[in-house]
Amino acid sequence: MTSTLGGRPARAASMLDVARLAGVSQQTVSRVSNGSDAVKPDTRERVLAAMEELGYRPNSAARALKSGRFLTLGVLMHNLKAFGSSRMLESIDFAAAQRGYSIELISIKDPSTTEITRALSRLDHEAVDGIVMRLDAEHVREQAIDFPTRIPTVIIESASYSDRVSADADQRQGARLAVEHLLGLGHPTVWHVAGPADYASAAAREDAWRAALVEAGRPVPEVVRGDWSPDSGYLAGKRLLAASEATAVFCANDQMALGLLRAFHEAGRAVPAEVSVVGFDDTPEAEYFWPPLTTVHQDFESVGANAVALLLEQIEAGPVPPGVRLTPNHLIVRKSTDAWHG
Amino acid sequence: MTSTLGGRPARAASMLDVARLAGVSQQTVSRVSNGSDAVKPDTRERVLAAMEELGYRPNSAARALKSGRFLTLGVLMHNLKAFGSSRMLESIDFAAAQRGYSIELISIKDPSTTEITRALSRLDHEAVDGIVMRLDAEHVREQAIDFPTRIPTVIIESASYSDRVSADADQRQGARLAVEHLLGLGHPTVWHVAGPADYASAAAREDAWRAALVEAGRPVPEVVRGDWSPDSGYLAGKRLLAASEATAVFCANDQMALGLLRAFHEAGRAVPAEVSVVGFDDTPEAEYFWPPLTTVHQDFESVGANAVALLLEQIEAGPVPPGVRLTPNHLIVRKSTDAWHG
DNA sequence: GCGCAAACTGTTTGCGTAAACATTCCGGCT
DNA sequence: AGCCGGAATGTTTACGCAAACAGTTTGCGC
Repeated sequence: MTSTLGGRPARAASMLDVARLAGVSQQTVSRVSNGSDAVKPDTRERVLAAMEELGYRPNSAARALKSGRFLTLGVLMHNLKAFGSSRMLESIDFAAAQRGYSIELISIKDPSTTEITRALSRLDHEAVDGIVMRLDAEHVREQAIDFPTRIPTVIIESASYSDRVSADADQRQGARLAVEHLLGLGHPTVWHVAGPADYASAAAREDAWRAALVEAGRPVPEVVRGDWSPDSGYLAGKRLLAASEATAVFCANDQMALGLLRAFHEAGRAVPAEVSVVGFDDTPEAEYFWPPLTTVHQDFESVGANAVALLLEQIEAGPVPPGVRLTPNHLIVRKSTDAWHG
Repeated sequence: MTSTLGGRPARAASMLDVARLAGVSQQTVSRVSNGSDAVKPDTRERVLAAMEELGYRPNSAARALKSGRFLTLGVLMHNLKAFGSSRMLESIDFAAAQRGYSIELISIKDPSTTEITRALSRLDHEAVDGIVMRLDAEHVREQAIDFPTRIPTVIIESASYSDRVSADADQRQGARLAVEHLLGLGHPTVWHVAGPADYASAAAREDAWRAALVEAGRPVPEVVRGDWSPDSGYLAGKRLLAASEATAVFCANDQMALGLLRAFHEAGRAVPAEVSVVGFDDTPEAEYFWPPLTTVHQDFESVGANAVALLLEQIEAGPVPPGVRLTPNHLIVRKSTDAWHG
């Protein structure tokens, strides 16, 4: 009766429809659909043909209901348009797809505890097998987050949550790379344009910067704080110009470095002849800044892949000991840094 | 027997568990859960208390199986790390969340027809009520895409697919804005650094650029083609320098403008004194380029919101006439353009 | 040819939910 | 009191799939 011709069928074909057309039982269709069990080749052929004809697609809701598995990973992120986030998201999606998992995305505007709890609870009754959350804002940690208990979770953030499973780029090592590069160039010390105080990654970079200076026995200049934006970098640049003694600046991200460069240009302070500048992230634009920016490259792909690997291990094999899986960064030397002969 | 104390329960509580605890039927729990039907206030109280105690979360797989609705939108994108994509994704996610929908993300590396068809078929049997796809690469259109038939779909792309429902920023109007701005400044004509030929948005911008020049009776210089990357902009800049007659350049995106600016810097060609440059996109960095970039701002938020609105209308109300919902762009004048006195 | 594994296929059941239908309860009316 | 009607709640059923189990066929050795 209801053939395919003359428009789309009202409802999608189910296994039963396929079974009837192929002259087998619904269960046999299920077996063919899942590839696994032994089905006689010509039966399989008939079933596949029937599937083809009816345009059969397995109903994932039913499958999930039966099996309790969704083959979906929840991803919780804030500030998606930031370079790091989208890069990370892409790599998470790719890693998940390779293992047959889909991504359910929840992005939050403002990383407050209530927002996050709301999002987590939403993911909790959404259909996901595990959650990757990238949380960076520190004030979140002051109050307890209501982590899901039934669903494995991986956090992308290294500084805190040491009692949980997490993955991140090695912020401290990266910052150290920057400082040591500048010190190695002969600069007496290194100024720092930090990210917002309530960001864990910003705090880690700042901390490592300070530690590296102290270790080398250098004076530690006062931190200039930004908010990741080019604008705040611009302001920081102006303040540094006023102080007028900086010969080397390490910016906590490339965008702030960009703003800083603009401030220096406007003031006629030559980079790198008079001041060296190092960024953090290695955005695609950094190479084309003026001058091309020396910066710390973060391997977001690897971090995302690690996070997914840790999550899938929990989902498919069971609990994993808490701890952080760190990905090392490396320094990309371009034209914004030069030797200093005090 | 199995109380909450002493660790998490093995399985999540179902409506039946709640019903037993509250001393009502499963159906009554369902009624409370869906808010709708009339339930006596104190019964409702008891049920809510039981839900609370058991940490009950509705099982979305079961709900979807029963209702045939998933409250999930599939989003298909390529090149997630591009500025426009992530911005769009964020706005789509936000618009969807406002209406109670979740986002299932599928990103593809290389927008070939087979890749896209694969992704679509995946979404087709994934649990989604509708699909938003952002497809830009033109070669995709040469072969037919196997669009889902059972699931409403909205395309973010304006130039093609006029027989489908789509939303986009008005590429042509945006390009026109750029050209007319430069012509208004007294430039005899405007050079163009175009995006890759197989991108619909690039083609539209190029087309509108040409049309605007022709309309104004100006000579149409040869197009310099890039691939969106800063690197290609840099190369384009070098080629333009060799030709050595350009006084005004319209770049098809900000990244290429960035590369172009670097090429001009290196050659000592002053911007905007000797050459004016206009970009497209208005990335957050553009304001801090050197000089700050005059550019066409794209309202990605609005495009994403439109796409979701069109999709939800189809899902909840039924078919929508094909056509494109365009969002106008506007010009942000900064320091990279100046009057020309030939 | 018989019997017995092994290979294949069919039947039953239940996952958690919500629509449809059935039942009970209760106050107000004659 | 008896009855009616609507509100409140309970019971049955089916959504599509896959596990568990049961049944049937096939091939092979004797």
